Amino acid sequence: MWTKKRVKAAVLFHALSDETRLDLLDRLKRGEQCVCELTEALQTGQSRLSFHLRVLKDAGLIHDRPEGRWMYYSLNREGLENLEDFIDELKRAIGCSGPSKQCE
Amino acid sequence: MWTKKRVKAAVLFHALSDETRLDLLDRLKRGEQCVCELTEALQTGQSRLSFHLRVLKDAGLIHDRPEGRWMYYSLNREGLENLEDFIDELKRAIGCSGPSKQCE
DNA sequence: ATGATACATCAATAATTATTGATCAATCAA
DNA sequence: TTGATTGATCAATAATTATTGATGTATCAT
Repeated sequence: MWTKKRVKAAVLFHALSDETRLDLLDRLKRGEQCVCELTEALQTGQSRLSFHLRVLKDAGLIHDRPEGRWMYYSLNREGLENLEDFIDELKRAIGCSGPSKQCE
Repeated sequence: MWTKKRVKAAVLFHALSDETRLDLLDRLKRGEQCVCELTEALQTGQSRLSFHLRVLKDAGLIHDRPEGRWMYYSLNREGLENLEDFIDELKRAIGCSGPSKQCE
């Protein structure tokens, strides 16, 4: 894994490294929702959620769609697929890296 | 995803959210290595790596095996499998959460 | 025993992230 | 137009993480 890919992976994982953000993703599994719905659901401040939604968006994990005065957020297929790639790479290494095992 | 699971996921993802730690995991894909080898490879301070190795270990992503005055680190199958579970759960949600789609 | 090596841990500091309470722009309803 | 609502963003602060250098504990070679 070269540097550039690693930077991207770190950003992705960082976005996933927070309980509030995992909670948000969980909610979005049910389909897109606006900030006000999420704020109501998580019972927390709006600016706090905006902050976390931005982190998720910057990482490519969610997508936003403005409509009127609402902003609807939803899971972003691409971001999640990216994530999957990173995991697969690690997974592939599991089989050959236990104690005293060598690969290639 | 309930709270307890989410906490664990956050810890796992946090461990993966740092370039140095991703670099370490990358090295360990080739098989177990001692701290001195990793320090030489990454060209950085020993206490710095000990810190990051501890984060990875606490997250269950790597395993350590003392031998003489060396400490050998290697990937931990379990931790990686845990990780996979979390990803799968997210992945499963991809198909039904795009804009204006609803699940269940 | 002495000295060197491998590594963990600690304390101090630096850097990064998160939270909170404004404020602002845009949209909409009356 | 006025006033209310949605949500982004900003500044200040708090909290968490990372880095560095120092110290301490084993282990090993001599």
